[in-house]
Amino acid sequence: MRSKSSENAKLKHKKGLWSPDEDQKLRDYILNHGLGCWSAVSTHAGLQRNGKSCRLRWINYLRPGLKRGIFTRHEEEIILTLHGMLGNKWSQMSQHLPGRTDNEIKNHWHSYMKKKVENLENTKSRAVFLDTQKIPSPLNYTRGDSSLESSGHLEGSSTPYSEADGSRKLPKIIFADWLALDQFRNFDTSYRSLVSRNTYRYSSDLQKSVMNGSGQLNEGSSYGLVDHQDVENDLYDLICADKMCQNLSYSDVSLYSCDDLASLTQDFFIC
DNA sequence: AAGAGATCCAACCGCTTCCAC
DNA sequence: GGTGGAAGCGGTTGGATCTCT
Repeated sequence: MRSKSSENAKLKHKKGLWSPDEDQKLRDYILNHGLGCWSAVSTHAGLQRNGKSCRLRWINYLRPGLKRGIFTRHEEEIILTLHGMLGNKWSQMSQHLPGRTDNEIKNHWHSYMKKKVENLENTKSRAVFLDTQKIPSPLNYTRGDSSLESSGHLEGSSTPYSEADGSRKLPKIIFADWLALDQFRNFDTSYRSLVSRNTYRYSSDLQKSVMNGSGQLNEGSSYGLVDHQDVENDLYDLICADKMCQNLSYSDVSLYSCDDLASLTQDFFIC
């Protein structure tokens, strides 16, 4: 015997674009009765759509508070950052972008931002994005540098540098991923403590080691050398991710020279 | 002006997860 | 624990629109 639900599935549901009349029916029903079982909504609202289609239409188009129109630069920055951290987790991203749906973010990424990012990578013009020419090196930063502080680059006061006590306070961890590609390529990868960001992220041992302030990885630690190709692929996103995770500005993460790094390695990790 | 190709975006599809029974 | 239905999610599609030649 065929179940009722399978019989329902047999019913011809309308597909394709929604008409204004259908929109009105769905909107009116939900505003009057609230959200419930979507298959019931489609029936009770007098729509020949399946519940799934109704849900999608409501979430992506009819729901109050949706923001339509072009994405702002700020929104794109957030998407870049979140994509670096989360990957293609569109629904999670949408939680950080009020008024934007996961579908909208996904579409925008695929139709616009993905290409933009790829072009930047291909033309090796990420310096444009990082805008290194205009931003003073953090190594030269001193408190009260209004050009940096007012620009928001040091927002969150987690800047790794302070000369308030007369000595530089350097970051405990300097991820190799922060290096510009050219810097990375020239960097001496023979350092034993060169590990990838993901390795750090998922290695509790390594994290403990850092927290304990031991300063160097144990001799013979094998946390995995950074893969050049990985870094090449992920650099852009990782920098964005770090901006959010560490409250670091692009300037903070992009201006370490090889010489700087060489001098830092005695006291700090290069991860 | 018209046709071809590119782009955009709403909607669909299939899979996974959650939850009630 | 197994099952089935609903919801959620991400990938993909297809048609409308735009741009280029």
